Amino acid sequence: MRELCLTSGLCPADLARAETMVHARRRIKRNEVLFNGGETFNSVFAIRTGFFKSSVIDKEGREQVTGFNMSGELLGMEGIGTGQYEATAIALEDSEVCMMPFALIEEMSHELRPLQRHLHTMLAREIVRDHGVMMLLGSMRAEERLAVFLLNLSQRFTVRGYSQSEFYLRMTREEIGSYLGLKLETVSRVFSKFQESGLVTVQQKHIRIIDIPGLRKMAGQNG
Amino acid sequence: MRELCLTSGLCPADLARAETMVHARRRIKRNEVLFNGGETFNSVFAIRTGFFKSSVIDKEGREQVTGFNMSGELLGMEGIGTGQYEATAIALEDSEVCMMPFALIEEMSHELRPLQRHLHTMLAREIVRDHGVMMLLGSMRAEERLAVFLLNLSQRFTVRGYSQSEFYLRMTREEIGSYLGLKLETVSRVFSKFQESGLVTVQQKHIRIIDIPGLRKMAGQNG
DNA sequence: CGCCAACTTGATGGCTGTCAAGTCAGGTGG
DNA sequence: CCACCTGACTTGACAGCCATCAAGTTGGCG
Repeated sequence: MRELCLTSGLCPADLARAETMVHARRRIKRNEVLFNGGETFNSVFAIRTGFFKSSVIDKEGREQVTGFNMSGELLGMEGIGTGQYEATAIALEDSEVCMMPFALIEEMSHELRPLQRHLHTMLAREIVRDHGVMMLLGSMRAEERLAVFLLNLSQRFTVRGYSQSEFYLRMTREEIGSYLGLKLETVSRVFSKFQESGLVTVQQKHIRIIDIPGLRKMAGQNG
Repeated sequence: MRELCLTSGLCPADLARAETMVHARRRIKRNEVLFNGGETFNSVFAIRTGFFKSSVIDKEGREQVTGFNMSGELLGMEGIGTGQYEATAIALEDSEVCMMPFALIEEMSHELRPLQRHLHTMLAREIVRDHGVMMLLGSMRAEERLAVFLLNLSQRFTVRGYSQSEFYLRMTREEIGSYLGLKLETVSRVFSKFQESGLVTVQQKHIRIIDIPGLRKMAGQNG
Protein backbone atom coordinates (compact mmCIF):
# COMPACT_ATOMS: atom_id res chain seq x y z
CA MET A 1 0.00 0.00 0.00
CA ARG A 2 2.76 2.40 0.85
CA GLU A 3 3.82 2.21 -2.77
CA LEU A 4 0.67 3.94 -3.82
CA CYS A 5 0.07 6.29 -0.95
CA LEU A 6 1.39 9.71 -0.17
CA THR A 7 4.16 8.48 2.08
CA SER A 8 6.01 6.34 -0.40
CA GLY A 9 9.71 6.85 -0.81
CA LEU A 10 10.31 8.51 2.51
CA CYS A 11 13.12 7.50 4.81
CA PRO A 12 11.97 6.06 8.14
CA ALA A 13 12.51 9.27 10.07
CA ASP A 14 10.56 11.33 7.56
CA LEU A 15 7.96 8.67 7.42
CA ALA A 16 7.32 9.00 11.11
CA ARG A 17 6.84 12.72 10.69
CA ALA A 18 4.65 12.31 7.71
CA GLU A 19 2.41 10.00 9.60
CA THR A 20 1.50 12.80 11.93
CA MET A 21 -0.43 14.13 8.97
CA VAL A 22 -2.94 11.44 9.53
CA HIS A 23 -5.43 13.22 11.65
CA ALA A 24 -7.84 10.38 12.07
CA ARG A 25 -8.75 6.98 10.82
CA ARG A 26 -12.28 6.38 9.90
CA ARG A 27 -14.29 3.30 9.21
CA ILE A 28 -16.86 3.64 6.50
CA LYS A 29 -19.62 1.12 6.04
CA ARG A 30 -20.90 -0.10 2.73
CA ASN A 31 -23.10 2.52 1.03
CA GLU A 32 -21.95 5.19 3.44
CA VAL A 33 -20.91 8.56 2.07
CA LEU A 34 -17.35 9.68 2.79
CA PHE A 35 -17.95 13.17 1.49
CA ASN A 36 -20.50 14.83 -0.72
CA GLY A 37 -19.99 17.09 -3.68
CA GLY A 38 -20.37 20.68 -2.54
CA GLU A 39 -19.19 20.11 1.02
CA THR A 40 -16.31 22.24 2.27
CA PHE A 41 -12.97 20.74 1.40
CA ASN A 42 -10.69 20.19 4.34
CA SER A 43 -9.06 16.85 4.03
CA VAL A 44 -7.78 14.35 1.57
CA PHE A 45 -8.50 10.71 2.30
CA ALA A 46 -6.16 7.80 1.69
CA ILE A 47 -7.93 4.49 1.33
CA ARG A 48 -6.42 1.88 3.64
CA THR A 49 -8.83 -0.89 2.84
CA GLY A 50 -12.03 -1.16 0.89
CA PHE A 51 -13.54 0.08 -2.30
CA PHE A 52 -15.16 3.39 -3.28
CA LYS A 53 -16.91 5.00 -6.17
CA SER A 54 -16.58 8.69 -6.99
CA SER A 55 -19.24 10.45 -8.98
CA VAL A 56 -20.36 13.92 -9.94
CA ILE A 57 -23.92 15.05 -10.47
CA ASP A 58 -24.88 17.80 -12.88
CA LYS A 59 -27.72 20.27 -12.69
CA GLU A 60 -29.99 17.88 -14.52
CA GLY A 61 -29.47 15.28 -11.83
CA ARG A 62 -27.47 13.03 -14.12
CA GLU A 63 -24.84 11.04 -12.30
CA GLN A 64 -21.49 10.39 -13.89
CA VAL A 65 -19.23 7.93 -12.11
CA THR A 66 -15.74 9.38 -12.42
CA GLY A 67 -13.85 6.51 -10.90
CA PHE A 68 -13.64 3.43 -8.74
CA ASN A 69 -11.04 3.67 -6.03
CA MET A 70 -9.20 1.03 -4.04
CA SER A 71 -6.60 0.76 -1.31
CA GLY A 72 -3.68 3.12 -1.59
CA GLU A 73 -5.52 5.65 -3.68
CA LEU A 74 -6.44 9.18 -2.64
CA LEU A 75 -9.90 10.67 -2.53
CA GLY A 76 -10.97 14.28 -2.54
CA MET A 77 -7.89 15.93 -4.04
CA GLU A 78 -9.88 17.75 -6.67
CA GLY A 79 -11.39 19.88 -3.91
CA ILE A 80 -8.14 21.83 -3.62
CA GLY A 81 -9.13 23.98 -6.53
CA THR A 82 -12.42 25.36 -5.33
CA GLY A 83 -12.42 24.76 -1.59
CA GLN A 84 -15.21 22.27 -1.85
CA TYR A 85 -15.39 18.66 -2.84
CA GLU A 86 -16.46 18.31 -6.42
CA ALA A 87 -17.40 14.66 -6.36
CA THR A 88 -19.25 12.43 -3.95
CA ALA A 89 -17.37 9.42 -2.59
CA ILE A 90 -19.36 6.40 -1.47
CA ALA A 91 -18.02 3.16 -0.04
CA LEU A 92 -19.00 0.09 -2.06
CA GLU A 93 -17.83 -2.18 0.74
CA ASP A 94 -16.86 -1.70 4.37
CA SER A 95 -13.72 0.40 4.20
CA GLU A 96 -11.17 2.25 6.21
CA VAL A 97 -9.55 5.57 5.35
CA CYS A 98 -6.88 7.91 6.69
CA MET A 99 -8.05 11.46 6.93
CA MET A 100 -5.32 13.99 6.21
CA PRO A 101 -6.08 17.70 6.56
CA PHE A 102 -4.84 19.30 3.41
CA ALA A 103 -3.40 22.30 5.27
CA LEU A 104 -1.15 19.87 7.08
CA ILE A 105 -0.11 18.20 3.86
CA GLU A 106 0.87 21.53 2.35
CA GLU A 107 2.68 22.41 5.54
CA MET A 108 4.71 19.25 5.61
CA SER A 109 5.38 19.16 1.93
CA HIS A 110 7.32 22.33 2.57
CA GLU A 111 9.74 20.43 4.70
CA LEU A 112 9.73 17.08 3.02
CA ARG A 113 10.65 17.25 -0.61
CA PRO A 114 9.69 13.70 -1.41
CA LEU A 115 6.25 14.33 0.01
CA GLN A 116 5.79 17.42 -2.13
CA ARG A 117 6.94 15.55 -5.16
CA HIS A 118 4.64 12.70 -4.38
CA LEU A 119 1.64 14.94 -4.00
CA HIS A 120 2.32 16.39 -7.42
CA THR A 121 2.73 12.93 -8.84
CA MET A 122 -0.61 11.80 -7.48
CA LEU A 123 -2.38 14.83 -8.89
CA ALA A 124 -0.75 14.44 -12.27
CA ARG A 125 -1.52 10.74 -12.32
CA GLU A 126 -5.17 11.51 -11.80
CA ILE A 127 -5.11 13.81 -14.81
CA VAL A 128 -3.48 11.15 -16.95
CA ARG A 129 -6.03 8.61 -15.79
CA ASP A 130 -8.86 10.95 -16.69
CA HIS A 131 -7.42 11.43 -20.15
CA GLY A 132 -7.49 7.68 -20.58
CA VAL A 133 -11.15 7.67 -19.68
CA MET A 134 -11.81 10.50 -22.11
CA MET A 135 -10.20 8.42 -24.84
CA LEU A 136 -12.36 5.49 -23.86
CA LEU A 137 -15.56 7.51 -23.80
CA GLY A 138 -14.75 9.49 -26.90
CA SER A 139 -13.69 6.84 -29.33
CA MET A 140 -14.29 3.28 -28.21
CA ARG A 141 -17.23 0.98 -28.76
CA ALA A 142 -19.04 -0.81 -25.96
CA GLU A 143 -16.99 -4.01 -26.17
CA GLU A 144 -13.72 -2.16 -26.15
CA ARG A 145 -14.80 -0.10 -23.17
CA LEU A 146 -15.77 -3.07 -21.06
CA ALA A 147 -12.62 -4.96 -22.02
CA VAL A 148 -10.47 -2.01 -21.01
CA PHE A 149 -12.43 -1.75 -17.79
CA LEU A 150 -11.94 -5.40 -16.87
CA LEU A 151 -8.25 -5.36 -17.71
CA ASN A 152 -7.77 -2.22 -15.67
CA LEU A 153 -9.49 -3.78 -12.65
CA SER A 154 -7.50 -6.95 -13.10
CA GLN A 155 -4.26 -5.05 -13.20
CA ARG A 156 -5.06 -3.05 -10.09
CA PHE A 157 -6.08 -6.15 -8.18
CA THR A 158 -2.86 -7.83 -9.25
CA VAL A 159 -0.75 -4.96 -7.94
CA ARG A 160 -2.48 -5.41 -4.61
CA GLY A 161 -1.74 -9.08 -4.44
CA TYR A 162 -5.12 -10.40 -5.47
CA SER A 163 -5.87 -12.71 -8.32
CA GLN A 164 -5.33 -11.37 -11.78
CA SER A 165 -8.09 -13.39 -13.28
CA GLU A 166 -10.80 -13.76 -10.69
CA PHE A 167 -12.56 -11.12 -8.63
CA TYR A 168 -15.85 -9.79 -7.41
CA LEU A 169 -17.21 -6.60 -8.81
CA ARG A 170 -18.21 -4.27 -6.02
CA MET A 171 -20.34 -2.06 -8.24
CA THR A 172 -23.63 -2.58 -10.06
CA ARG A 173 -24.08 -2.81 -13.81
CA GLU A 174 -25.58 0.63 -13.70
CA GLU A 175 -22.48 2.08 -12.03
CA ILE A 176 -20.22 0.39 -14.54
CA GLY A 177 -22.41 1.78 -17.28
CA SER A 178 -22.25 5.29 -15.90
CA TYR A 179 -18.48 5.10 -15.73
CA LEU A 180 -18.21 3.74 -19.27
CA GLY A 181 -20.89 5.89 -20.85
CA LEU A 182 -23.22 2.93 -21.45
CA LYS A 183 -26.63 1.85 -20.23
CA LEU A 184 -26.83 -1.03 -17.79
CA GLU A 185 -28.52 -3.27 -20.36
CA THR A 186 -25.62 -2.76 -22.72
CA VAL A 187 -23.14 -3.65 -20.00
CA SER A 188 -25.10 -6.79 -19.27
CA ARG A 189 -25.27 -7.75 -22.92
CA VAL A 190 -21.55 -7.27 -23.46
CA PHE A 191 -20.80 -9.40 -20.40
CA SER A 192 -22.98 -12.13 -21.90
CA LYS A 193 -21.25 -11.80 -25.22
CA PHE A 194 -17.81 -12.03 -23.65
CA GLN A 195 -18.96 -15.16 -21.89
CA GLU A 196 -20.22 -16.73 -25.11
CA SER A 197 -16.90 -15.89 -26.73
CA GLY A 198 -15.07 -17.68 -23.94
CA LEU A 199 -13.26 -14.58 -22.77
CA VAL A 200 -14.69 -14.57 -19.26
CA THR A 201 -17.20 -16.31 -17.07
CA VAL A 202 -19.74 -14.12 -15.38
CA GLN A 203 -21.97 -15.06 -12.47
CA GLN A 204 -23.55 -11.89 -11.25
CA LYS A 205 -20.66 -10.01 -9.68
CA HIS A 206 -18.22 -12.85 -9.81
CA ILE A 207 -15.87 -12.46 -12.76
CA ARG A 208 -13.28 -14.87 -13.98
CA ILE A 209 -11.12 -13.84 -16.88
CA ILE A 210 -10.39 -16.87 -19.06
CA ASP A 211 -8.55 -15.37 -21.97
CA ILE A 212 -6.50 -12.30 -21.11
CA PRO A 213 -4.82 -11.99 -24.52
CA GLY A 214 -8.24 -12.22 -26.11
CA LEU A 215 -9.55 -9.48 -23.87
CA ARG A 216 -6.54 -7.34 -24.69
CA LYS A 217 -7.24 -7.76 -28.34
CA MET A 218 -10.83 -6.81 -27.72
CA ALA A 219 -9.60 -3.72 -25.88
CA GLY A 220 -7.45 -2.74 -28.82
CA GLN A 221 -4.30 -3.17 -26.79
CA ASN A 222 -2.84 -6.05 -28.69
CA GLY A 223 -0.02 -7.90 -27.05
CA MET B 1 -3.69 36.92 -17.72
CA ARG B 2 -2.00 37.00 -14.36
CA GLU B 3 -5.32 35.96 -12.88
CA LEU B 4 -5.06 32.61 -14.53
CA CYS B 5 -1.37 31.96 -14.47
CA LEU B 6 0.90 30.54 -11.85
CA THR B 7 1.98 33.89 -10.49
CA SER B 8 -1.42 35.17 -9.46
CA GLY B 9 -1.88 36.46 -5.97
CA LEU B 10 1.75 37.18 -5.27
CA CYS B 11 2.94 40.44 -3.76
CA PRO B 12 5.19 42.48 -6.06
CA ALA B 13 8.40 41.35 -4.42
CA ASP B 14 7.48 37.69 -4.62
CA LEU B 15 6.27 38.21 -8.11
CA ALA B 16 9.70 39.42 -9.17
CA ARG B 17 11.24 36.32 -7.70
CA ALA B 18 8.69 34.07 -9.26
CA GLU B 19 9.38 35.52 -12.63
CA THR B 20 12.87 34.16 -12.46
CA MET B 21 11.16 30.81 -12.96
CA VAL B 22 10.55 31.75 -16.50
CA HIS B 23 13.48 30.24 -18.16
CA ALA B 24 12.66 31.26 -21.67
CA ARG B 25 9.95 32.66 -23.85
CA ARG B 26 9.20 30.88 -27.00
CA ARG B 27 7.25 31.75 -30.07
CA ILE B 28 5.34 28.92 -31.63
CA LYS B 29 3.95 29.12 -35.12
CA ARG B 30 0.62 27.77 -36.20
CA ASN B 31 0.67 23.96 -36.52
CA GLU B 32 3.98 23.77 -34.70
CA VAL B 33 4.38 21.20 -31.93
CA LEU B 34 5.23 22.55 -28.48
CA PHE B 35 5.92 19.10 -27.08
CA ASN B 36 5.10 15.58 -28.07
CA GLY B 37 3.65 12.80 -26.00
CA GLY B 38 6.46 10.57 -24.82
CA GLU B 39 9.12 13.27 -24.72
CA THR B 40 10.98 13.78 -21.47
CA PHE B 41 9.16 16.12 -19.15
CA ASN B 42 11.18 19.07 -17.99
CA SER B 43 9.08 22.15 -18.15
CA VAL B 44 5.59 23.42 -17.79
CA PHE B 45 4.47 26.02 -20.28
CA ALA B 46 2.26 29.00 -19.57
CA ILE B 47 0.47 30.33 -22.60
CA ARG B 48 1.00 34.08 -22.97
CA THR B 49 -0.86 34.47 -26.23
CA GLY B 50 -2.36 32.13 -28.76
CA PHE B 51 -4.32 28.94 -28.86
CA PHE B 52 -3.36 25.28 -28.50
CA LYS B 53 -4.86 21.87 -28.71
CA SER B 54 -3.76 18.98 -26.50
CA SER B 55 -4.31 15.43 -27.58
CA VAL B 56 -3.30 11.91 -26.70
CA ILE B 57 -2.83 9.05 -29.12
CA ASP B 58 -3.44 5.43 -28.19
CA LYS B 59 -1.75 2.33 -29.47
CA GLU B 60 -4.30 2.02 -32.24
CA GLY B 61 -3.35 5.44 -33.53
CA ARG B 62 -6.63 6.97 -32.49
CA GLU B 63 -6.33 10.61 -31.52
CA GLN B 64 -8.33 12.00 -28.64
CA VAL B 65 -8.27 15.76 -28.21
CA THR B 66 -8.14 16.32 -24.46
CA GLY B 67 -8.46 20.07 -24.47
CA PHE B 68 -8.17 23.42 -26.18
CA ASN B 69 -5.98 25.85 -24.32
CA MET B 70 -5.77 29.59 -24.38
CA SER B 71 -3.80 32.42 -22.77
CA GLY B 72 -3.15 32.06 -19.07
CA GLU B 73 -3.51 28.31 -19.06
CA LEU B 74 -0.75 25.81 -18.35
CA LEU B 75 0.43 23.04 -20.63
CA GLY B 76 2.33 19.90 -19.80
CA MET B 77 1.56 19.55 -16.10
CA GLU B 78 0.41 15.99 -16.45
CA GLY B 79 4.00 15.01 -17.23
CA ILE B 80 4.91 15.38 -13.56
CA GLY B 81 3.60 11.93 -12.86
CA THR B 82 5.63 9.86 -15.25
CA GLY B 83 8.54 12.08 -16.21
CA GLN B 84 7.35 12.35 -19.75
CA TYR B 85 4.70 14.38 -21.46
CA GLU B 86 1.56 12.39 -21.89
CA ALA B 87 -0.14 14.58 -24.45
CA THR B 88 1.00 16.39 -27.55
CA ALA B 89 0.48 20.15 -27.62
CA ILE B 90 0.11 21.87 -30.98
CA ALA B 91 -0.41 25.56 -31.65
CA LEU B 92 -3.58 26.30 -33.59
CA GLU B 93 -2.43 29.87 -34.18
CA ASP B 94 0.83 31.74 -33.77
CA SER B 95 1.43 31.71 -30.04
CA GLU B 96 3.85 32.64 -27.32
CA VAL B 97 4.60 30.65 -24.20
CA CYS B 98 6.69 30.96 -21.04
CA MET B 99 8.80 27.92 -20.39
CA MET B 100 9.17 27.12 -16.71
CA PRO B 101 11.41 24.24 -15.65
CA PHE B 102 9.39 22.20 -13.22
CA ALA B 103 12.34 21.66 -10.90
CA LEU B 104 12.47 25.42 -10.48
CA ILE B 105 8.77 25.60 -9.80
CA GLU B 106 9.04 22.99 -7.08
CA GLU B 107 12.05 24.79 -5.69
CA MET B 108 10.33 28.10 -5.48
CA SER B 109 7.05 26.76 -4.29
CA HIS B 110 9.02 25.77 -1.22
CA GLU B 111 9.64 29.37 -0.44
CA LEU B 112 6.53 30.98 -1.75
CA ARG B 113 3.41 29.57 -0.22
CA PRO B 114 1.02 31.27 -2.60
CA LEU B 115 2.90 29.76 -5.50
CA GLN B 116 2.64 26.29 -4.01
CA ARG B 117 -1.02 26.77 -3.37
CA HIS B 118 -1.56 28.03 -6.85
CA LEU B 119 0.19 25.08 -8.42
CA HIS B 120 -2.09 22.75 -6.50
CA THR B 121 -5.10 24.75 -7.54
CA MET B 122 -4.16 24.55 -11.19
CA LEU B 123 -3.68 20.80 -11.01
CA ALA B 124 -6.95 20.28 -9.18
CA ARG B 125 -8.77 22.54 -11.60
CA GLU B 126 -7.58 20.40 -14.46
CA ILE B 127 -9.03 17.33 -12.76
CA VAL B 128 -12.36 19.05 -12.25
CA ARG B 129 -12.37 20.15 -15.85
CA ASP B 130 -11.69 16.60 -17.01
CA HIS B 131 -14.58 15.33 -14.90
CA GLY B 132 -16.82 17.79 -16.70
CA VAL B 133 -15.68 16.39 -20.01
CA MET B 134 -16.29 12.86 -18.78
CA MET B 135 -19.84 13.86 -17.90
CA LEU B 136 -20.25 15.35 -21.34
CA LEU B 137 -18.87 12.32 -23.14
CA GLY B 138 -20.61 9.83 -20.93
CA SER B 139 -24.13 11.09 -20.84
CA MET B 140 -24.90 13.90 -23.26
CA ARG B 141 -26.25 13.81 -26.77
CA ALA B 142 -24.57 15.53 -29.70
CA GLU B 143 -26.55 18.76 -29.44
CA GLU B 144 -25.91 19.07 -25.75
CA ARG B 145 -22.22 18.47 -26.24
CA LEU B 146 -21.80 21.13 -28.87
CA ALA B 147 -23.88 23.63 -26.90
CA VAL B 148 -21.74 23.05 -23.82
CA PHE B 149 -18.65 23.42 -25.96
CA LEU B 150 -19.74 26.74 -27.45
CA LEU B 151 -20.79 28.17 -24.11
CA ASN B 152 -17.51 27.13 -22.58
CA LEU B 153 -15.54 28.82 -25.33
CA SER B 154 -17.72 31.89 -25.07
CA GLN B 155 -17.16 32.10 -21.34
CA ARG B 156 -13.41 31.75 -21.65
CA PHE B 157 -13.21 34.38 -24.36
CA THR B 158 -15.30 36.69 -22.20
CA VAL B 159 -12.93 36.32 -19.25
CA ARG B 160 -10.11 37.37 -21.56
CA GLY B 161 -11.90 40.47 -22.71
CA TYR B 162 -13.11 39.22 -26.06
CA SER B 163 -16.66 39.15 -27.29
CA GLN B 164 -19.00 36.79 -25.55
CA SER B 165 -21.04 36.15 -28.64
CA GLU B 166 -18.72 36.29 -31.61
CA PHE B 167 -15.48 34.48 -32.23
CA TYR B 168 -13.43 32.45 -34.65
CA LEU B 169 -12.91 28.81 -34.04
CA ARG B 170 -9.25 27.95 -34.27
CA MET B 171 -9.84 24.24 -34.65
CA THR B 172 -11.34 22.09 -37.39
CA ARG B 173 -14.63 20.23 -37.20
CA GLU B 174 -12.67 17.05 -36.87
CA GLU B 175 -10.81 18.36 -33.83
CA ILE B 176 -14.04 19.52 -32.24
CA GLY B 177 -15.47 16.12 -32.96
CA SER B 178 -12.55 14.33 -31.39
CA TYR B 179 -12.87 16.44 -28.27
CA LEU B 180 -16.62 15.88 -28.06
CA GLY B 181 -16.63 12.22 -29.03
CA LEU B 182 -18.39 12.88 -32.34
CA LYS B 183 -17.55 12.54 -36.00
CA LEU B 184 -16.88 15.66 -38.00
CA GLU B 185 -20.05 15.23 -40.05
CA THR B 186 -22.11 15.20 -36.89
CA VAL B 187 -20.45 18.38 -35.68
CA SER B 188 -21.20 20.01 -39.01
CA ARG B 189 -24.81 18.88 -38.94
CA VAL B 190 -25.39 20.13 -35.43
CA PHE B 191 -23.92 23.50 -36.35
CA SER B 192 -26.35 23.66 -39.24
CA LYS B 193 -29.22 22.70 -37.00
CA PHE B 194 -28.31 25.34 -34.44
CA GLN B 195 -28.26 27.85 -37.24
CA GLU B 196 -31.68 26.81 -38.49
CA SER B 197 -32.99 27.10 -34.95
CA GLY B 198 -31.68 30.64 -34.72
CA LEU B 199 -29.29 29.87 -31.91
CA VAL B 200 -26.13 30.83 -33.77
CA THR B 201 -24.88 31.89 -37.17
CA VAL B 202 -22.07 29.83 -38.60
CA GLN B 203 -19.84 30.76 -41.51
CA GLN B 204 -17.04 28.26 -41.57
CA LYS B 205 -15.02 29.10 -38.46
CA HIS B 206 -16.81 32.31 -37.70
CA ILE B 207 -19.36 31.81 -34.96
CA ARG B 208 -21.87 34.27 -33.66
CA ILE B 209 -24.06 33.23 -30.80
CA ILE B 210 -27.51 34.74 -31.21
CA ASP B 211 -29.45 33.18 -28.38
CA ILE B 212 -27.37 32.42 -25.32
CA PRO B 213 -30.30 31.41 -23.11
CA GLY B 214 -31.46 29.11 -25.87
CA LEU B 215 -28.03 27.54 -26.08
CA ARG B 216 -27.96 27.12 -22.32
CA LYS B 217 -31.24 25.33 -22.46
CA MET B 218 -29.88 23.12 -25.20
CA ALA B 219 -26.87 22.40 -22.99
CA GLY B 220 -29.11 21.37 -20.15
CA GLN B 221 -27.90 24.21 -18.00
CA ASN B 222 -31.10 26.14 -17.76
CA GLY B 223 -30.86 29.65 -16.47
C1' DC C 1 -6.52 29.72 -62.17
C1' DG C 2 -6.46 25.37 -60.20
C1' DC C 3 -5.75 22.53 -56.39
C1' DC C 4 -6.58 20.87 -51.87
C1' DA C 5 -8.21 20.82 -47.28
C1' DA C 6 -12.13 21.84 -44.84
C1' DC C 7 -16.76 21.78 -44.78
C1' DT C 8 -21.72 20.66 -45.95
C1' DT C 9 -25.39 17.68 -47.08
C1' DG C 10 -27.77 13.35 -48.31
C1' DA C 11 -28.69 8.29 -48.00
C1' DT C 12 -28.15 4.29 -45.49
C1' DG C 13 -26.92 1.20 -41.77
C1' DG C 14 -25.50 -0.31 -37.26
C1' DC C 15 -24.68 0.25 -32.49
C1' DT C 16 -26.66 1.26 -28.51
C1' DG C 17 -30.73 3.21 -26.02
C1' DT C 18 -35.37 2.40 -24.69
C1' DC C 19 -39.13 -0.22 -23.20
C1' DA C 20 -40.73 -4.38 -21.45
C1' DA C 21 -40.93 -8.91 -19.40
C1' DG C 22 -38.95 -12.25 -16.92
C1' DT C 23 -35.12 -14.47 -13.87
C1' DC C 24 -32.10 -14.63 -10.05
C1' DA C 25 -30.20 -13.94 -5.47
C1' DG C 26 -30.12 -12.28 -1.03
C1' DG C 27 -32.36 -10.58 2.96
C1' DT C 28 -36.33 -10.24 5.99
C1' DG C 29 -40.18 -11.67 8.49
C1' DG C 30 -43.55 -14.94 9.70
C1' DC D 1 -37.00 -22.97 7.71
C1' DC D 2 -39.38 -21.29 4.08
C1' DA D 3 -41.90 -17.88 1.52
C1' DC D 4 -41.84 -13.60 0.01
C1' DC D 5 -40.07 -9.35 -1.57
C1' DT D 6 -37.03 -6.32 -3.56
C1' DG D 7 -33.08 -4.85 -6.08
C1' DA D 8 -30.03 -6.43 -9.48
C1' DC D 9 -29.57 -8.66 -13.57
C1' DT D 10 -30.70 -10.82 -18.16
C1' DT D 11 -32.84 -11.06 -22.49
C1' DG D 12 -35.82 -9.73 -26.36
C1' DA D 13 -37.99 -6.44 -29.62
C1' DC D 14 -37.82 -2.21 -31.54
C1' DA D 15 -36.39 2.54 -32.39
C1' DG D 16 -33.38 6.44 -32.73
C1' DC D 17 -29.10 8.67 -32.85
C1' DC D 18 -25.05 8.93 -34.84
C1' DA D 19 -21.43 6.71 -37.92
C1' DT D 20 -20.36 5.62 -42.39
C1' DC D 21 -20.07 6.26 -47.18
C1' DA D 22 -20.49 9.32 -50.83
C1' DA D 23 -20.93 13.50 -53.55
C1' DG D 24 -20.69 18.11 -53.94
C1' DT D 25 -19.39 23.02 -52.24
C1' DT D 26 -16.51 26.54 -50.37
C1' DG D 27 -12.46 29.12 -49.45
C1' DG D 28 -7.59 29.75 -49.11
C1' DC D 29 -3.20 29.51 -51.16
C1' DG D 30 0.47 28.71 -54.36
